[in-house]
Amino acid sequence: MDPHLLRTYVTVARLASFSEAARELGYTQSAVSQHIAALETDLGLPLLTRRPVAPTPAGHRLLEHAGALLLRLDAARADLGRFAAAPRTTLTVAASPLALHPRTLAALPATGVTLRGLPREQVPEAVATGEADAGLVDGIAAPSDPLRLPDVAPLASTGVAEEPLAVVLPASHPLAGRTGLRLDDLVDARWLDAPAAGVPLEQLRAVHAGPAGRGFRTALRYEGTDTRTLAALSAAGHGLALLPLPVAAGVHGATAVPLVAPRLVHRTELLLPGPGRTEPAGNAGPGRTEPAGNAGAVRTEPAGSGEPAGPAAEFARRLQS
Amino acid sequence: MDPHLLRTYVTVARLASFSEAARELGYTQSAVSQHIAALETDLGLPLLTRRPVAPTPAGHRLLEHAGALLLRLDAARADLGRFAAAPRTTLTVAASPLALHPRTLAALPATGVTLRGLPREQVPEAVATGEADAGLVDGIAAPSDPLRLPDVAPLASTGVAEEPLAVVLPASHPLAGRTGLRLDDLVDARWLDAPAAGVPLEQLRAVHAGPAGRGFRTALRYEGTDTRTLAALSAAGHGLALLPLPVAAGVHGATAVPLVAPRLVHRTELLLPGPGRTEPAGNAGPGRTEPAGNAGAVRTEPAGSGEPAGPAAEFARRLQS
DNA sequence: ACGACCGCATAAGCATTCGTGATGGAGAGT
DNA sequence: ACTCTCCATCACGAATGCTTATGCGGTCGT
Repeated sequence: MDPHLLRTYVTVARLASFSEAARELGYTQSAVSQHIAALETDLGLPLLTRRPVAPTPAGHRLLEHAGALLLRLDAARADLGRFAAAPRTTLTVAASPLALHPRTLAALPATGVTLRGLPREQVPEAVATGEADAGLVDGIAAPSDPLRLPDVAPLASTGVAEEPLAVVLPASHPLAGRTGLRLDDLVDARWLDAPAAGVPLEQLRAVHAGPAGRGFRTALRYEGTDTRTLAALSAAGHGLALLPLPVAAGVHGATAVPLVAPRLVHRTELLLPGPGRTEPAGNAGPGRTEPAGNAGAVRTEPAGSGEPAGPAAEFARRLQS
Repeated sequence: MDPHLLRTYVTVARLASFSEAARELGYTQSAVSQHIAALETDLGLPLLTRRPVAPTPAGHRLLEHAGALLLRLDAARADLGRFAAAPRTTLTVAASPLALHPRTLAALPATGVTLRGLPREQVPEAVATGEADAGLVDGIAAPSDPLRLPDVAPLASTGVAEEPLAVVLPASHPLAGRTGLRLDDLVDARWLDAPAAGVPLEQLRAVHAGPAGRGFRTALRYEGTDTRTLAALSAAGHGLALLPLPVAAGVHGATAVPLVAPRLVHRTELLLPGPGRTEPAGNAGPGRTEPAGNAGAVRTEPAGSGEPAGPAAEFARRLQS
């Protein structure tokens, strides 16, 4: 189970071709064939069907493991690299679409910033592998509850903001007049599935373990990241959408009704490479200012140096003040 | 970053000796020395101080990564091994101390069972690496909220039971007469730190992001797993303890007062090797019986075969019925 | 203070592994 | 039926990895 072998395996599986994979990896086709054979004899299982080249059931499982494994490996490399490398002068921030609200934008340095919009799941990866110096992720959680993030590597996470959630409805919708909505009332409704632009329905399903079986049927799937499009879709009756209240309130042609039960919030967290999941330096309440004085609970530094340095640390500090 | 090199690195770090590590690994001292040198030149960093042999700061970080990596590697091996191996006939269950209540015990098959008590963190590892066929973990969570478990490997988790929490107090304690306690009232109290026997205080601190700073000071640390000892300590005034209500109510010489705020429960989950975090087949309410019919939301099988087989699957089925 | 010892680093030699190039065989398309 | 594509296999050269042997720095004992 050499990482090398795993790397070629995932490549072969992705390209569904030995020779293509060989080209991409800079090997000969023969080497690739031997790699796969080595893996298969090592595990005692066929991993790929040839002609066509496709993973067997066992191969699929190996793909999951291999992906995570290689990711962690890259993360370790990047993490250790930070010890040797000169402190960065530019700042690359990876952010999921809804993690970019005024507060986070205001904390960005004026120059030398690269902002990279990524799907939600890829933000932790980007920070872990060093593609980004910091990350901003959003998601649903109970108030002052940290987000459930895949732990690809030890990352320090800090709560940045929490906002109420709101359901976006067509103005003509029977429930549009309400001042607050319960999720229970909406289980049977049609929802827009917009994993990138909106709030992920899977998270809703997970948090709201509905009575016996899954609700939240999806009507239309939108794969873009534009909130206005999402609102337009919702206004046109293609389904409901769930957005942070400040965002939902700003859309035209649709009504935003706050979600009052269950008590869930839209939460944004800052991710920094570093050891251990650090708890926020206080609750990240809606619009609440942190108690001054002890804002420095996030450990970002290679253990020993006193003050965190570099643009990423600076960004973190400004976000928390 | 060959896993081989990592393996020798962690061994050297653990034993604080090149030659000892060489002996344990079946290598010569020279080979070990070369392994470490290879790692250090590869990463461009010193990882160990010699004389005495101890990890550098960077080395410590590598240890964290390496541990997780090797664990995942073993987990992948074990997981893939399940495809080839003959279905098991015996059942090994890893369980944290408080995960063993009557309901789980009743679901165990009559014969061929090995029950292995482990500290909380090690249960997922044991299931992932195949040391155990199934796992039972407990912890604190919001009602019907899945536990936050380290994802060493894709494990399917199912809620098994949830019980209210109770604070164990000496009978003479001023608050002993109450019918319910709020956690806020107890932040400044002295607590027993009993990570194995009781409910872990770290989880409490994490869940209850207290106002500005950490409460829950620990008075005495108990490293055993016996609940009666814990109760005796609490009764003797060494500190408060938090236990599941059914357990807390059974102790002698102390009083158990239910925790009413925040709304937290003691939750037990079943862990099975398998893909993806599967949500429970319904809420695991206190004493609540599952709605019959669709109890099979846990996928445990190598994708394709119809019904899960083997003692572990049988155990899972009996737990959910 | 000196010497023996312990423990890690380095050097040279040898076996194994790994990747390349060439060749063989099985399907799919024309 | 032929050819083309694609993967498997074989044989060889290069490189890697482990071992034995030796060197060096520090520690402990007398």
